[in-house]
Amino acid sequence: MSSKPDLAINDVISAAYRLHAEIVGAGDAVAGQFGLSAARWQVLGTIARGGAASVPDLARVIGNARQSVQRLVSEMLDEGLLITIENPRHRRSRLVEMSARGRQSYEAVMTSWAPHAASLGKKLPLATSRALARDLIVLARAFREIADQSGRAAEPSDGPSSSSPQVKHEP
Amino acid sequence: MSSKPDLAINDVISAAYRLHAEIVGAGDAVAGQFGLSAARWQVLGTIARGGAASVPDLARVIGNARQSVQRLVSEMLDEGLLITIENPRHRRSRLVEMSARGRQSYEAVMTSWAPHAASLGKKLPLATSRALARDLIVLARAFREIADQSGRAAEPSDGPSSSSPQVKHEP
DNA sequence: GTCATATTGACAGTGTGCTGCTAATAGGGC
DNA sequence: GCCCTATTAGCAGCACACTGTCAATATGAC
Repeated sequence: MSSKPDLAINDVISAAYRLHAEIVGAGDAVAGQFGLSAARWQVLGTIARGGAASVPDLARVIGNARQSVQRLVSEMLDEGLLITIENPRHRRSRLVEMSARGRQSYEAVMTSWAPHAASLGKKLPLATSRALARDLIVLARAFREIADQSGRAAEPSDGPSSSSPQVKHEP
Repeated sequence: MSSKPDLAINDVISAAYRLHAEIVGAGDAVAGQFGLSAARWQVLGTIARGGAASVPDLARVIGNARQSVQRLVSEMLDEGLLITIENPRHRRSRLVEMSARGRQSYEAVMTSWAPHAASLGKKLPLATSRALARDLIVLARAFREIADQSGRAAEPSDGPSSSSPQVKHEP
């Protein structure tokens, strides 16, 4: 039983790479019809589910580095997909909200996405989806442990740190 | 009808994003100790398993665009991790092989990786790994169908052949 | 109130992957 | 031998996400 588990892990890694690529590809294809990308769709979706939020908040929910999201948001502000509003809790860190155009684009994408989501739901039994999501999270944690053990100096001064900014798409 | 399956799909997508990020993070952490990155480790591993191969062959096996792999290979050639050898079947398309230094780095990474792989194997029962890999592939195919249905031109003149990501960013 | 610490905005740089294009080569049909 | 198509190398440009850094602002301990 020495090498078999290793090979199985290899297959899982390979499959995870593929799946990620296909998800992004599908996201870009669907959102691209309306001038968005998968990443921008994700930003709009996070705001749609959780309401106006600061850039660092968005980054924490999405699970990316603050700077990555900030760049996306800056471009989307320039392009009129987003607007900022006053943040009562922080003078400098304004809240990001969808503009009318942003909301319009987002709703168009979601309308186009709906039948695909339904199709996916049919292909994957609910129990399987749940088990899958759970297993993927367990695996992700295991890989994070590996990263932490292997030459990750200390905590990065910025960004999502090891106590995991648990991503939870709002119910 | 319920919106539950949609949410479950959302969770799976979110988990897949997370897993991919952690896999790359762990790969970079492990390979980084020896001056490699996850992507370069993958190139070396593909050569280690399949022998010398042309850049397009590597791209097909890895599942990325030819140009992505070509740039990685070009840089790795410059850095002395790879060498090229004559291709008896194609005058221009030389085969890529590991240099002595590349092989040394690769083996160092694999040695460092082994205990982590064993640990992952213990955490994940073999049957679970297999089922997981299978489910991920099924899901990846489903997402590919979505991308194919949503605004896609026919076959691109270039790119990974049989089962690969195509189409991003439509202007 | 004052100060140390954490958070945030902003900018620069890097790595990976994608698309699009042109020119050179291989291979098969005639 | 000659042409047509597919494959290939090589280059340029874009999207996305990462790290690093600095100054400005909040926050909490005292």
